[in-house]
Amino acid sequence: MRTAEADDLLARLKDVGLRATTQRRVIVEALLAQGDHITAEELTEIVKARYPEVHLATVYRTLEVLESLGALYRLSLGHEPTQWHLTERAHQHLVCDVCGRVQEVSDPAFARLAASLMKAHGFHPDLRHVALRGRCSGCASG
Amino acid sequence: MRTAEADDLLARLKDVGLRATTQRRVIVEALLAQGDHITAEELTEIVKARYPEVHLATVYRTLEVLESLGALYRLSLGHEPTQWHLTERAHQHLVCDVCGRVQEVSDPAFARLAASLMKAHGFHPDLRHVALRGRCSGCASG
DNA sequence: GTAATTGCAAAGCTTTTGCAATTTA
DNA sequence: TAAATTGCAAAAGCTTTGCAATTAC
Repeated sequence: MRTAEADDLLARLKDVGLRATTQRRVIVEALLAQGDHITAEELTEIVKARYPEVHLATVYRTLEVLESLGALYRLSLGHEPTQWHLTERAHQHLVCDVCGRVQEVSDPAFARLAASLMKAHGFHPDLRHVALRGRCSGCASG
Repeated sequence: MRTAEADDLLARLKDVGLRATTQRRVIVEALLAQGDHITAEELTEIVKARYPEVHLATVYRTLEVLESLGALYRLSLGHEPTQWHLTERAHQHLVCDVCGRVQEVSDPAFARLAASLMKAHGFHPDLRHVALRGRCSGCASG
């Protein structure tokens, strides 16, 4: 299950002085192989198939590290345990109605919105086409 | 701090066979008086100023009841305790790129998105003007 | 009067953390 | 070899729940 994506993520770990351990590789590969979202416990179960000694705490710590890298984000709605998602790289646009400034952002919040809409309404938004109107930081405070 | 909004919420409780207790009134009024979001613990502190004996567990139960009414929704990102928000009644539009159907929805997920964007980018989206493109439930499954 | 609700205390669950042993670079 | 990481166990923190007493309708 070794992939270029997994190698890339592990390389990014090394870039910031962290280490590419066997556990982290297995966890990363499981994350990439898995679909849309997963909990720490589910991920641990999957990882244990290949690396039985891995501990839930290690999974939590690895998820945290990957989050700090921006590779993952967490989503916890309601009562259930936190769901972890791979950060998508799609871009969205924030258009200021006052000054006209257009901000290009890539924010996990949009993926969260998409997930909610799919669940609640069965609607699959196309996040490549999102442009929100509003007021930018400068114009909102003035 | 009695307001028409508070009366309305308590009336909605009664409509479903629940009771309008003093505790619930005080909690609801504190929620409405307060700004954007609040945690159960913060809310309890505020409520205690008027009703010292109120218990955190009662606040949690009341929040849950109001959530079931759709008056509130919870947002828990990251490590902090859950933030509770009043559900906004703004409408958004979901436009199907395949069949052209337009769905009008009022979904707390949009308010969550707005909160995230404000925090991350200082951008204040105007949720009255949101229209998302994508595929509706029928066209997405086909 | 009956059913819902409350306060309290205790339990539940997810997530985090201290530490000694191990492993990576 | 020095610093990072792991497994384990224990703790932490938020939230929920059982129960007897109280309160709303």
